[in-house]
Amino acid sequence: MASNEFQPLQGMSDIRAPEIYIWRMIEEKARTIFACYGYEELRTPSLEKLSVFKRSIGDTTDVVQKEMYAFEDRGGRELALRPEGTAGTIRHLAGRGEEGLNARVFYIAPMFRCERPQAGRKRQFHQVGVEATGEPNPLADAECIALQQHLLDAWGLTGSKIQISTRGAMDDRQPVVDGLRKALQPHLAELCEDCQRRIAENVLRVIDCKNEKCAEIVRRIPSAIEFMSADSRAYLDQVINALKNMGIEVELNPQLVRGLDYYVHTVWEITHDALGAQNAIAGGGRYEIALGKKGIPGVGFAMGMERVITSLEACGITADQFVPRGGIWLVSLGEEALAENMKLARELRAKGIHCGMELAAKSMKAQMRKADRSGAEKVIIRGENEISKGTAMVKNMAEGSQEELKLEDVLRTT
RNA sequence: GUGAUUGUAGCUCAGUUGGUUAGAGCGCCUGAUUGUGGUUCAGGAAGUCGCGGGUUCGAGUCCCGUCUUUCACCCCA
Repeated sequence: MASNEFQPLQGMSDIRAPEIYIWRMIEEKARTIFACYGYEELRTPSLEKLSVFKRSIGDTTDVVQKEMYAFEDRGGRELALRPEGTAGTIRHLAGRGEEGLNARVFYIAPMFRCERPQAGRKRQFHQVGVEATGEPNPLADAECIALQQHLLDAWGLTGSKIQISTRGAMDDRQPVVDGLRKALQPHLAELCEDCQRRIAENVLRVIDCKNEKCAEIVRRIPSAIEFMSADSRAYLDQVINALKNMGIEVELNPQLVRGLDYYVHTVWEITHDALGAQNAIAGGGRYEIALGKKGIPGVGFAMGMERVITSLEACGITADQFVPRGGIWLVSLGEEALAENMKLARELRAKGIHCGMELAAKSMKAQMRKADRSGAEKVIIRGENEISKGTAMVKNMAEGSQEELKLEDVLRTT
């Protein structure tokens, strides 16, 4: 093991073969599907002004207050590595005027959060996400969830659950907070210590407290949704109906709380049992973010790629299934054959053929072993005999058969 | 940030109450008569025992610190 003086930072890791191949499968399928829905890729910088995140995610949220890599650069500017993708995306769209108000973009990118690593949580992690800007529209929210379901299906994930809820319109926030506080007041003494504090600071957090006693009390009081306006409740119903219409099952969970400030109306989460305590593979919601003169409304989601991979593995879908196999291996016997094979490899590769060879005069046995391990379908063997005759031995690795062909025939048939 | 937990060859791990040159399996390399892989057999290379201090005649084994791993809390994807 290498000394860890030069190892990656805590919670950050190198992604290499063979694991890299499941990443590539996920990315390739995602790009294909995004194209079907009319989403364009957007690559924003990893580093932004701190204010971009403070303004959109919320100054008082945990993500901003205690989880960001925030620092001053050499010029004394306040910067931060992006902890999520929505803020930067909206920052970009806000700069595009009219066209930014009706855009569909996706991203596949690393995010950074300075938290203690644990199952399903890294300090550098990766998200595939989308944002669709536009005025609130239940059908847009439903389509967004449908897209997400489409991705999971394409990747081969089974056993995930979609939980949905609503935060209501901006105007509903105060009534909800007041209503919940009032409903919880009589039970104050029975709540856990954390929740007694949360009532004042962030009532919504009481709703999803894992403490059994708190959960029991929460079940007895009205849900947050019941304090919202009729319009807000109708919006949620329309989203759920649209999903039902498309054959997508969701579970209404009024206890679902999403902490970022920008959410309004529909919020949802996709969970999977294969994960540990962090059981959400994806989260999404409708939002309104004000980074310019006016707020930009939209809907979007983000999926944690590491968590998706963990869930896929539990479904028996692993990286080794996506490792590329096949191709050709060139075996060279003697210096002359080695030189000739360098030329042959160049020609084959120019034709787009995957081909490998030993770049030194090694024994045939050693070269055959490498050929086998490379997963090559065919091996082309050339020694003094073949070079002088202008031929090559072509061996089929699976069958073990081989035949001597003229070099031009080899080039024509491969 | 809090609380646990881990760190020995490329990988997975043994290393007994601190005591000679730190082991195994897998992998890797070489060979088993002429130019043929996946099996078998034989041999071989490979470890500053995470790092830094300390205790001791002596530390992979004990103590402290530090970094890292894994897990939970908090929160999120």
